Parts: sequence; C-alpha cells; structure tokens
Amino acid sequence: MTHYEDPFYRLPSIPASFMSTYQRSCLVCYLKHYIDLSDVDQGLIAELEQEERSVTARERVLSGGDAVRMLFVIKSGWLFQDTDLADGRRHLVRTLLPGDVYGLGELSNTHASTHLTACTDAVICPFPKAALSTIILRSPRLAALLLDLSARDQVLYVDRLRAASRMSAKSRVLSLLLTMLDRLRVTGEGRGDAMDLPLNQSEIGDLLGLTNVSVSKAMVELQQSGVIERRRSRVTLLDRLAAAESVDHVDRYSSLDTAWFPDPSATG
Amino acid sequence: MTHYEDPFYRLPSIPASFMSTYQRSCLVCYLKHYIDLSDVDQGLIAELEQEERSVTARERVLSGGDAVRMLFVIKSGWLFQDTDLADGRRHLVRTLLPGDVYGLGELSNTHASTHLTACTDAVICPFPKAALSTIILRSPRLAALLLDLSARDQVLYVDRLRAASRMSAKSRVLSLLLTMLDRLRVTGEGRGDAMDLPLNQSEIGDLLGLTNVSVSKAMVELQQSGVIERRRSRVTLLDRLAAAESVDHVDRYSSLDTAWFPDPSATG
DNA sequence: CGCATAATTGATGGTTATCAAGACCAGTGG
DNA sequence: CCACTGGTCTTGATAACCATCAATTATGCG
Repeated sequence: MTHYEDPFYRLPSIPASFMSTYQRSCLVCYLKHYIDLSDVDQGLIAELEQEERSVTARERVLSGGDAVRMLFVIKSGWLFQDTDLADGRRHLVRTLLPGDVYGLGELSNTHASTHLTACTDAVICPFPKAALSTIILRSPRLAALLLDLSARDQVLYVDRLRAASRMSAKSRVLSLLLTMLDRLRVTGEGRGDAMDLPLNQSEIGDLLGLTNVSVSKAMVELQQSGVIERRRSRVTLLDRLAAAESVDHVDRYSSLDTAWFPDPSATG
Repeated sequence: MTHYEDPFYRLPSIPASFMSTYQRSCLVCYLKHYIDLSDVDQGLIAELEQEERSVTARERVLSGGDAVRMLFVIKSGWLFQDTDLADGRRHLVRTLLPGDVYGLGELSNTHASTHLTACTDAVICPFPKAALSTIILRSPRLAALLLDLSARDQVLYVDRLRAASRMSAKSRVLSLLLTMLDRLRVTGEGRGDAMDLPLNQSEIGDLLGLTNVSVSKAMVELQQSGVIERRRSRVTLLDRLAAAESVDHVDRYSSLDTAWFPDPSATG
C-alpha cells in the first residue's frame, strides 16, 4: 500500500525552511513542499512574482478568447476559470487558490479557452508565458516540476470526471470539500478539517455539474447525517477520513513523484 | 476569430518531411505536426521507441496501483486507461491512439492511478520515466513541447468534464466521434469523416458516463436524424462541420501554441 | 429597518439508469 | 447446411435522480 492509498496518511508538518529569503513568494512556499529548491531555483520563481495586480471580488480578469500573454501566480484570494455554455448556463472549470498558477493548462492555446474570474478580492502576479522558457533553460529540475504539476492537474481533472460521470450529487459535494481541504493544507491555511468556502451554491453547482438547488439539498443531507457542520460559509468535516473512505477520495496534494527528476547538480 | 474558433479551419496536409530518417518513429511523425525537430530532437525521441512490446486485444498491460516505472509510446493499435469503481462499475479515463504517450499524466504518481488495457492488438514502446529527464537536459524545445502536450491533455479533460456535466447523451456521443476524427487526422489515419471505432457501446458508455443502453439509443437517434451513418463498427459523420457546430466542438489537435518555446538555437 | 443576495423547501417533469427480453451477427462444430 | 454459442446491440417498461420552477425563509450590508 502506498501513502496514496493510505487513509491514515498525514502530510508532514511544514519544515523550518519555510521562512526563507523568499518567504514572500507564494509559489516558493508551495513548491518547497515537493522538492528542495536551490538558490537559483528560488530566484527564478521569485522573479515570476515581481509584479502584482490586485483584483476585486467578481472582477473578470480575462475573458475566453483573449490572447493569453500572461500567466498568473495566485498570491492571495480565490479565483476560478469559467465558460459560458450555448444554452446560457455556466461551467466552472476549476478554482485557483494561493500558490496555484493560472495558465499551465492554457499553454497549448494561443487564446484563452475560459474566462478567469475573481471569486474574492485577490492578488495575482502576472508573468509572460515565455518566462517558462527561461525556467526550462536554466533549471531542469524546475522544468520537471512544472511537468509534474501539469500531470497532477490532469489527475485532478480525471478525479472530477469520474465524479461527474458516475457519482451522486451528495458524493460529488463531499469530494469537493475533501479536495479543498487537501489544497488548503499544502499552504498551511487549512487548520484541521474546517474551512471557509467563498463559493456560493450556484458556483459549486457549476463546478460539479449540478444546480444550486441540488447542492443545497446535498449539503442539508450531509449535515443531517452528521458528515459536516456548517456555520455561515464555514464548513467543518466531522470525520474526514471516514468521509474520504466513503467516496474513494485520494489526496493528490500530499506529495509528488520527483524521483525521476534530473540530478540537482545538473544545470540546464 | 482564431483558427480554434473557425469551424472551417482545416489541418494543413502532411509535409513532405514526413518521410524522414526516423519515419519509423510514430512519435516523431506526430510531433512534427507541431514543431520542426532538429536531428538531436529526432534522435532523442526515436530513442524512446527502441524497445517494442506487442500486446493482444483485451490484455491488461498495467494495473492500477502498480509502480509506474515505464511510460509507453503507442506505435499501433488502441488502448485505454480504466479504473474500477467501488460499486463494480468501470470508468474509462481516456483512450490511447498511435502517437499518444501513456504516462505523461501519471508523472506525478509513483503508482498508476488507472489500469492500462489494450483495446485492440497493439504495439507499444516502453521507456523509463527518467528518459524525460534526459530530454529536458538535452532539448529545451522538446521539454517545452512536453509541457504543451500535457497542457493539451488538460484541455481535453476539461472538454470532457463539461460534456459529462452539462450535455445530453446524444451530444456526448457526438462529441466523442468528433474528437476521435480530429485525433485520427493528426497521424493521417483519418480519411475523410469516417472511422472504425474499436470500442463497443459499453466501453463508450464508460468513457462518457452513460450506460451501454443509453449509448445505443443515442446512436440510433443520431442515425435516424441523419447525423451519422453506421455499418458494422464503421461510423461516418455526414456533415462534420454542422455536427461540430451543434455541440460547440473545438478541434484541439489541429495546432499547439509554440510561440513561447525557447529559441531553436538554445541548447540545454 | 429595508434591500439584495443566497439558501431552503416542495411540486412537477425530463433524462437517464436499470432491468429484462429479444434480435442480430460471426464463428464453430456437428 | 444448420444448430449452437457468445458477444453485441436494440427495444420497451419502470424507477431513480436531478433539473426546473416557484415560493418562502435566511443572511448580509448599507
């Protein structure tokens, strides 16, 4: 059994090196969970966050069809990628939390396939697509890490695809909550098994392929059956491991396979 | 309007350079559609296909949970990645056609998250995960291309996620057919708008989140409304562009954004 | 307090799942 | 040639689940 399959696996606590020279770089903090970063690496990443842009809740940062010139490191706040469907409905493609990078999934597109919308007030750091070339040239290990992150995003989509295809409304909502807790734990924001969910039920529905009504009913049921507690936008999972078991949930954020990476001594 | 949005966009015909030194490398043929490959690049890729392994239809090549030591270039035949659900049903994660690479989406996993099953007789070329490190070190442009391919796989999952979340059974089946035709056109196997589909309706159902019964009904309807023709396993789209329009289908295979790639002169 | 947004609740209908039976087809062997 | 076989596909009946619609209640903010 690998730790991927181990319901009792727990993420190691945040190392002391967390507070480094580049502590202000969200992405450095995030990536340090997965590999040791050389000074060169940290410098390369920190450069991506040279510029900052503040956006306000509900602001549309990018529209589908726009040329994708810049990618964004999310420094604070939540955003999501969404598209409009022909019949007027909306599909929420993914959410973006601090430490996430918008655009790794749009690399192959010259034009954005989705909108990018701020969910809460947020700070994002734009950097040009071509900055990834610099990273590839200068740091093979970071290049490998980028591939790994892209692969993980694929796995996450696969998980959601299975959920949307084959799971009940209640299970889908529960899966979402579990995944969100996993994500928050990476950056240390997740304290215990509770979280603030800045998405309303219509947005959750658009994320899961449900209506706001079904989301409401699913959450009421989850609450009444003692799986979750709610107060305002705060949701608490009362028994996270049991919940994870019940929907075959796997934590995709606890670690990445980095064994295949180039040797740290190798330079690009 | 970009060509992504242009329903009349057609893939440029296969360039003469198709017949190169490495013509026996499936992947070289495939990738040449997207960027010019230097001799070094072609050598690196061809090395991935040094070894060959033949598998027979229905053979399970890899089981979920197995350590992922090797990735595979698909040289001929069809395969798919599938998982078993808790209730005994099956989910088909993706299909793999010649030129595809199994494992780019499993890079971040030490152990396979899905089974790998041969759909028809097939020839696959195993290569170690670490070979990607070599590519990253030696060819920045290929590294960028790998990132691009991974990004495109993400986009494809997003398309399917939207379909599974919000589209009718009939539209989902039609979307699948359109995507398959797009894929076959890259390697030149797709002649016109007809194809042989080596998947039975249960497999199509597991791919789309439907039952075999719903797939059957959807296909009968598509046939009766004059959208498709069927004979045995052969399916023909009678008006591909109109069909694509009707389900908001976008060809993700016609091109990739490679403008952000490192300069060809740059060496890793 | 009053307004706007969000969440809940109940009634109804549509789409697909489920179940079951039969048709079709290719291959096999008597 | 024909019966038999196993797989696949089709068809119809029923049921489950979620969407949709509409009305009400709750929440948050000025």
